[in-house]
Amino acid sequence: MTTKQDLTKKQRAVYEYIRSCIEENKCPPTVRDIADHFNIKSPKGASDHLAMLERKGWITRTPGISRGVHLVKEEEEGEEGIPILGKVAAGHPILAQENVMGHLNFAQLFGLQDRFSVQVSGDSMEKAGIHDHDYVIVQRGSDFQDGEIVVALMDGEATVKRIYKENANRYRLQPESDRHLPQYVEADHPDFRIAGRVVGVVRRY
Amino acid sequence: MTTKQDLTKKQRAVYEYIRSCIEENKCPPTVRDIADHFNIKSPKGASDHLAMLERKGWITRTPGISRGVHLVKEEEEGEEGIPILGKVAAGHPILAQENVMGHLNFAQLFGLQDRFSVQVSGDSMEKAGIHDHDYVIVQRGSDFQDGEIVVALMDGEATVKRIYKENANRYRLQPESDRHLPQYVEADHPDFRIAGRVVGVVRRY
DNA sequence: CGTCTCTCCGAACGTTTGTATAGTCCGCGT
DNA sequence: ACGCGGACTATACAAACGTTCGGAGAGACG
Repeated sequence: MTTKQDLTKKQRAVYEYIRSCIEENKCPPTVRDIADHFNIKSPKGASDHLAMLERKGWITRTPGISRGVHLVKEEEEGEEGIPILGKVAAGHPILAQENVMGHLNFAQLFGLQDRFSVQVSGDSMEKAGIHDHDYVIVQRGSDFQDGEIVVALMDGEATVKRIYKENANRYRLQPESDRHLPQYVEADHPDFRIAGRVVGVVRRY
Repeated sequence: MTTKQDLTKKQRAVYEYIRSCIEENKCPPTVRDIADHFNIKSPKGASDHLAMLERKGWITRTPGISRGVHLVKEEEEGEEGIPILGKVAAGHPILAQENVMGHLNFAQLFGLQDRFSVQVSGDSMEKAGIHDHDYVIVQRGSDFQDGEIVVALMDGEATVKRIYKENANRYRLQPESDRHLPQYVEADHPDFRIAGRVVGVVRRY
């Protein structure tokens, strides 16, 4: 726990209302929304409650901005993902909660729109840190930068390779391994297609 | 899939920006926030994009109220995680939904109990596919199998290394890189401790 | 009793914000 | 050459919204 002070019943109700609004609408309520919900006739009434909640350390507000209410979140480990602990300086602080730098979370890390993943088989990309059985996260789409790692479809098979444009209509698919050779492919090859760019890797031991 | 029409590059960027705002601030941006972010001088420019996104079925708006933007969510990907597409046999089935073999999900993949993560700095484990800036997922605890990768605390510094028991009270911390040498440490060294076993790796490009 | 705190009213003020009108520029297809 | 849709500017207005000022009743506490 942190420095949060106790709330009155009404204040707790207001806090819960704000929380439910964020959950439902993904957006905090306005001062007047709160007033309406509790049959408070003046926005000041609701504003007073917000001032209290802020003073007691339950929310933060951004003055002058609509819906500028943020909940001060407490450690809800299950929902958030895996805590990221920072570099440690001395003693055993790696176990301390205060050292949390953020949380690992799929949605936050990779986004979820238009992404998919493929399990890699083979070690042709091992020097790039992509090993057998790893999962790669792929951004669907056919555009890429020279030298990026992509998932390419060739003759019905999917491969993960680094891609380079050799010239106007010729690509080089470059493995990252001593045991594999680059492949070359014409851009207009009928059975060739870029499925997407690799934006992440996930491995479980 | 629903009735969503294709977006232009700019529209997609605007949509992504809105998504990132909601993720960060738990609150959609205002029209002017969008305009500012894309260096659009008039709120109308941003508003036009929103109108497009709404017409094409990607967002909904509540007229007249601030930040009245809602993303139209598709198939609850947030809950499930990122779909894993399998090996493909022919044609272009990698884009087909039927090929989904499962879903990548932190909770499912790593569990969440007693796990934390550390961002790796340095390349001492590059041959094990753990690169600079990667996140390693760590199972808290001091027991390990010989040859496993662990996070060790020494003199207040955390390092990721492969660990071997040399003899009764002596460990070898083995890097996986040509540019690093193994370290040896006494088991009863006062400033030495095993923070946990590495059970996973996550990387974002 | 006086003095707190909590809860709220009423009215007003100034900013933030969504929306509208009118027009420009550019690339694309016919 | 023409029209069309996408992207944008400039200006303006009205609604939404946060905030402030001044006050008031009810309950708690010494």
